[in-house]
Amino acid sequence: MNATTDHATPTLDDVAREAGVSTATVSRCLNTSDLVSEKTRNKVMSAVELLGYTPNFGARAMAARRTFTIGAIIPTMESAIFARGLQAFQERLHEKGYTLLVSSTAYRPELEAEQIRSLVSRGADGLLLIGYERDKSVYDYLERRHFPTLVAWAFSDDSPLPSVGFDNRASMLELSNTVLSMGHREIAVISGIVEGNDRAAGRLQGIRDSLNAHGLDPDRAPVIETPYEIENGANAFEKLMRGSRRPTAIMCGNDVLAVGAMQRAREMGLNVPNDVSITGFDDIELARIVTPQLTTVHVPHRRMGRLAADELIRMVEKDSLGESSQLQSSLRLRGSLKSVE
Amino acid sequence: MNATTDHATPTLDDVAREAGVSTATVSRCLNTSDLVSEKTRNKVMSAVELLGYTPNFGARAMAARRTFTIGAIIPTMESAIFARGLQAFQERLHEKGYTLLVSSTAYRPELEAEQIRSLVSRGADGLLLIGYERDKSVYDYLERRHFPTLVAWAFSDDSPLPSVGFDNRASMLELSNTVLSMGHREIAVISGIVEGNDRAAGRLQGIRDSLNAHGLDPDRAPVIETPYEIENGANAFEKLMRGSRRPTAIMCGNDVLAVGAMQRAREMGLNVPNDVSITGFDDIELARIVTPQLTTVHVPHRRMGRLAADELIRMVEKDSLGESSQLQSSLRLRGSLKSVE
DNA sequence: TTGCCTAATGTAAGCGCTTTCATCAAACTT
DNA sequence: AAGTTTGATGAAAGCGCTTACATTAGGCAA
Repeated sequence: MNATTDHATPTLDDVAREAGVSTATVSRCLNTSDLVSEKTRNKVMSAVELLGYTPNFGARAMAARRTFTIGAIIPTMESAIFARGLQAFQERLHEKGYTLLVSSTAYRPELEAEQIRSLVSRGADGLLLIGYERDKSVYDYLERRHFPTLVAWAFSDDSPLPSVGFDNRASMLELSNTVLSMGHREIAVISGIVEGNDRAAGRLQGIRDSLNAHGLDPDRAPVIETPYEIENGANAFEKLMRGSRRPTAIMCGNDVLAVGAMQRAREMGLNVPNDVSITGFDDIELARIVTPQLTTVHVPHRRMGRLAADELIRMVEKDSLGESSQLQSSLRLRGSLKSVE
Repeated sequence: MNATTDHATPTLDDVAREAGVSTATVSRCLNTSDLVSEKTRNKVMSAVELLGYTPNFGARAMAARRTFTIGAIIPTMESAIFARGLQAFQERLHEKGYTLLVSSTAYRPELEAEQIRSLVSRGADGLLLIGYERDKSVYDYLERRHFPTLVAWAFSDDSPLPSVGFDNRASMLELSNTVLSMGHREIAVISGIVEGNDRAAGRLQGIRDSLNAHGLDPDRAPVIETPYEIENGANAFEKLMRGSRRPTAIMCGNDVLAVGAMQRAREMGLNVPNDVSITGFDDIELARIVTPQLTTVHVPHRRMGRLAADELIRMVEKDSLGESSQLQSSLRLRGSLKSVE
């Protein structure tokens, strides 16, 4: 049984034998091809072709101690929240010859450590994480290995890792100021789960700070914390609207919750924004699909993704510690928010 | 410099030394722990803990020739089309101790071959692909290695691989029959790109067959082929509505295109369904978020995902050829479609 | 007691690659 | 003509793991 009819996966050895050269030469052809004469290269390449050879990633990683793979761990793949930024991240990585491996914690922060280990063990050269709030043991693990890691979607001075992101608190504060300046006084909040999620916490704090600055008691505003899913936004909305003090504006921790709220409003026969104003955060595509369109905070996701890729690659290749950069968000005032009469 | 302060990643050897046993014993602890006495196991586990050891995936894959990893290649991660099914696929894999690696072709079928190679080289034990239309060379590559591969999201007798899916043509035909039975005669179609995409082709064919069966000339219905993105659906809608023969119903190849169409309708001041009916396909979450809600074809994505996982694992573990199964879709009649007066 | 079986562990051979170092021939120097 | 580069290739070590096989020490039957 010769190599061509053999069903086993062809190896470098098979190629070398077929081409009549050593494995070193084949390897050089595939990696640093300028070290090989053209004649030999052609021979080798035809052998590769003929056998349908594909290098074994594990073996390569082990020998080269490099994988040109970057890992990213995000809270969810289901909603579009991270899609745009991650897409840009991925594209930029690809341009620079890297592959992206993504995994999701499904908003269960306790799974993150496991996923980090998995990505590290798969040989990722660097890691992108979302937000900076996590167990110290995770930071220890990464630190011990000098593992190049970057935080995105958040920016804060107390992050133990370099970060590329924006100030969630300040962004939400700006939106909240606008809502208040339009005359709203009865504000309610549908927030994401704050525990283990610095972004959600920051956004909520932004609203509270804004209320405070306007001389309102932040504790008077009802807050419902709930996972980031449409259905949860809907339920929270209903609960808030059936409460004793009916809000004139409901500020949501992200667009997904806001869209859920709008959906339930429609089901309850309430008009947005005439009966109640609703705001979101993130400015995902959905925000312009719903009727009326959603007032929200726009975050330059694509730019963030690209910046993160550049910085992370720099950390990997230059063995540098990495630098943080802060991005600015901006308001998108649309139909779902209107002034109080 | 001892192992604990050393910055290098700890290896099996380090653990073995720390625990005072051989590497074989450590390996057995980590894999087939019942072969090791409890006393030894405890010693080893503390060493693992102490050193923060994580096995090297590549080395493990190479030695064991198994990775408990399944690869999936989907056309897009951005829209929600594959999210639900893939999520279910993933969950079931996880239950059975497998990890999912996903990559996307961004609807460029020519990238698929490369991604397959990448997943194979990363040691995937099996592969999930979407649809069966692809270059013969790809099938050859997989066949030569006896590589366990399953097709999903489509079902057809001419698939060279076992498949778990539904009949796109028949499903769309059913919807189209309904549209026609409601009196529509001027039908237009916004289809996905048919080339290299059997699902899109099947759906389009379903509409044509339905028109034919109703004694209408399928070539009279204007068809626009465009990539599956909201914006494209919007543009196609506008073009169709500005055409000479204005349609009373526009059938879209999927929900994303349909939502784009609805969005543009609103921008153009047209009322759906009074001025024009619109239908989709897939029944993604979005279909019930838009106003009015979208008439579409519901596909049991979650069940498909679970079935695919079960079958693929069977193929991997039993070295079996795999069996196909066909699922039934069903219509969801909602506000975006109404009868012609 | 002797012999055999079993359970627990160790030894060492790879798995498929990359890369250092050595080799060798051809092409220049002077 | 002899020595020196240079460019192309090969030999072989080793990356971190699993596992077949060898070894050892108890336990038990006879």
